[in-house]
Amino acid sequence: MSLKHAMLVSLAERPASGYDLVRRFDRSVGYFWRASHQQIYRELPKLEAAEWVSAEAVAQTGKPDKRVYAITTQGRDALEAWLARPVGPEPVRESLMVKVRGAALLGVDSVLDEIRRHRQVHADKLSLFRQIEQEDFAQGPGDNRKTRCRYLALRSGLLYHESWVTWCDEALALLMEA
Amino acid sequence: MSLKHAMLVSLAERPASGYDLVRRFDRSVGYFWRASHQQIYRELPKLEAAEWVSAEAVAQTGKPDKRVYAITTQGRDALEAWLARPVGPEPVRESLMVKVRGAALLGVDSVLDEIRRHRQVHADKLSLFRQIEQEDFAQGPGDNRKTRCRYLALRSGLLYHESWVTWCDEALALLMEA
DNA sequence: ACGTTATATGCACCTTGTTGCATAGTCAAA
DNA sequence: TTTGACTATGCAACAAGGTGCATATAACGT
Repeated sequence: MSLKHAMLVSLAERPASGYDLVRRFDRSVGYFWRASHQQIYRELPKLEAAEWVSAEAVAQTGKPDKRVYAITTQGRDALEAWLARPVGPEPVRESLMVKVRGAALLGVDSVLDEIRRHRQVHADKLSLFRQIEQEDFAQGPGDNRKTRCRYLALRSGLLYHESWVTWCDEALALLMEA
Repeated sequence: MSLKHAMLVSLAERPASGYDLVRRFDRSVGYFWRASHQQIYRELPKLEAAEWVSAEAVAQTGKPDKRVYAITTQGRDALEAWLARPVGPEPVRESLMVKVRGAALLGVDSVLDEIRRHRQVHADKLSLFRQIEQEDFAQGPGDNRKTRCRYLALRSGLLYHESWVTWCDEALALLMEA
């Protein structure tokens, strides 16, 4: 459901080719919605068929031609309707916790490395987000809607990865002690 | 990938019918892996075909008959292999953040209710988890592997929902101020 | 001339998850 | 006596996501 709308949001910010979208989903948008290039290219014709976006072929010199997509009025309406439509939190699915529960039965050793790996990934994200915070929000959340929303998205990432790093540290301390 | 293994973990704790598993996934296991009864009943024959579990028909008085599944030695091996196999963190997919990003463009009003709803859900989970903490871990994490692993799973839920409640409060404060 | 990187776009197949529907027995309450 | 709740098990259709593979242009270095 949300991939279409995540793409709409990105295209509402500004038009983009499929390739541009892929790169946005590897960076900014990707901080809260992951998508592969295969997924994105597959959704684009559907968005076009629904007339939520319009496409225009653009010839380039020195690069292959591309198709640039822009959100339509209908797309903007669909997006606004979706914003108002209640959707619960994403269902929880944490394979690491399944492993911890398995470790309770079968032994802890193999899971320790896994926890260390996870800690690394989350700590990396965290320092990236902290850096963005320094660069873009040294003066706090700002005073207009747009920057505040950006700030809140960043805060969410910070809180998320912080709590994971905290958990990993607690887990390693507690499981290695024994 | 993980549904099979989550079911294996649950069956390794003790044998269960499909119905039992469904209830576990609505309670304990479900705190970190969601699955519908349709999914579970669909996986069971696959687990059986892989000989990771064995099934036994059990007649009951006063209730319909049931099939009770138990993990096999091969199942236990497969579970152990999976525990050691590195798997990255789950890809991030937060539709609420997509909405916040949309709200930056189209207006904040419809998203406020959504944030309140999310806060409610997370706060409810949080108080449930705190209650479990009071009941089962008033004396801390305990001193054996099994209780510590249970404790860590609980801690993960606590940290997760705490950070969401924190975020929702920040977001509501910041978006209503304007 | 030859491989590498970046740009740009996709298809096919498979697994996983969701939605809606279906069946059937038992028990207790209305 | 019917209605609803609980136990118990599934199927079909579809949507979403993952994996692997494929293609083409053009710049840049070696």
